[in-house]
Amino acid sequence: MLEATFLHLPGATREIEQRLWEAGVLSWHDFLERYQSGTLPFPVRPEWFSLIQQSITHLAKGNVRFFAHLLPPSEHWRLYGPFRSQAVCLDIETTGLTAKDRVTVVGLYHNDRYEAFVDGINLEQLPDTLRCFPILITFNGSDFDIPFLRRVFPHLLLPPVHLDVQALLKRLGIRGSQKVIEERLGFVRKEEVRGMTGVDAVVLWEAYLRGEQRALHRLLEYNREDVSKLKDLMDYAYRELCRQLGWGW
DNA sequence: CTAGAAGCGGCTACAGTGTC
DNA sequence: GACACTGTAGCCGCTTCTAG
Repeated sequence: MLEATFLHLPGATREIEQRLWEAGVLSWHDFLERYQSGTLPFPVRPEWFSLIQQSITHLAKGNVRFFAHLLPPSEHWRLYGPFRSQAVCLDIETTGLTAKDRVTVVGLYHNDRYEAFVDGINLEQLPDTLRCFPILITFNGSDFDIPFLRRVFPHLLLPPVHLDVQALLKRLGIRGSQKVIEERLGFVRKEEVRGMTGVDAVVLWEAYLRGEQRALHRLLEYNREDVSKLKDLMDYAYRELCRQLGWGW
């Protein structure tokens, strides 16, 4: 329901948006009609009219970047609704937690497709692939995944929209690690990777370096599960945040 | 482990509005 | 035009918390 968003208009506050909704202005088309008939609940800046017209066009064209610049970052999650097909989930595995540790695997999940980037094989292709997506989804990524990737790729160009599912769930009062939250919400992991943790990922990587191909296979299975469940969590967070705004009309 | 981003509470500054 | 009031934005410092 991005079409019900007015927060991207310069000078618009949450209260203004709320008052528009309460007055029955529930979409951009409502806004244009009511503006022209002079029946908006309060006077608005004239430039809002043209910005709303542009919003309709850019939504139809799938132009995420237009909205990314106008919407406050805390409300970027609203872009997930209409633009989810342009979103990519990301999760990394490393050799540990400290600054001197290395990235071993980066998993991307996009439109039900999993793609892995492995150190020593194809990791260097990650930046070019990542550049294709305007929306990045992570779990605690701003704290962990992104700083790690920046150490490997100092000039990494990130998508204009970054949705941190951990922060979104926290807003909904749901806190904890990804696995704890998954369990709480009833998401079930595949049998073969159930119970595995990040520490196992480190051990598997070391086994792979010793020549065990099966260890890498298993590590990728684990990473795939992490990153695909991340998408499920994002779907959940989006639904609940919409519900919280009363977007069900 | 432990770095560091985000949330949060509390505070100030200020723009916008209303009143006289 | 001067002033007071209100709500918001911006900022600071503190706390919280997860990642392999």
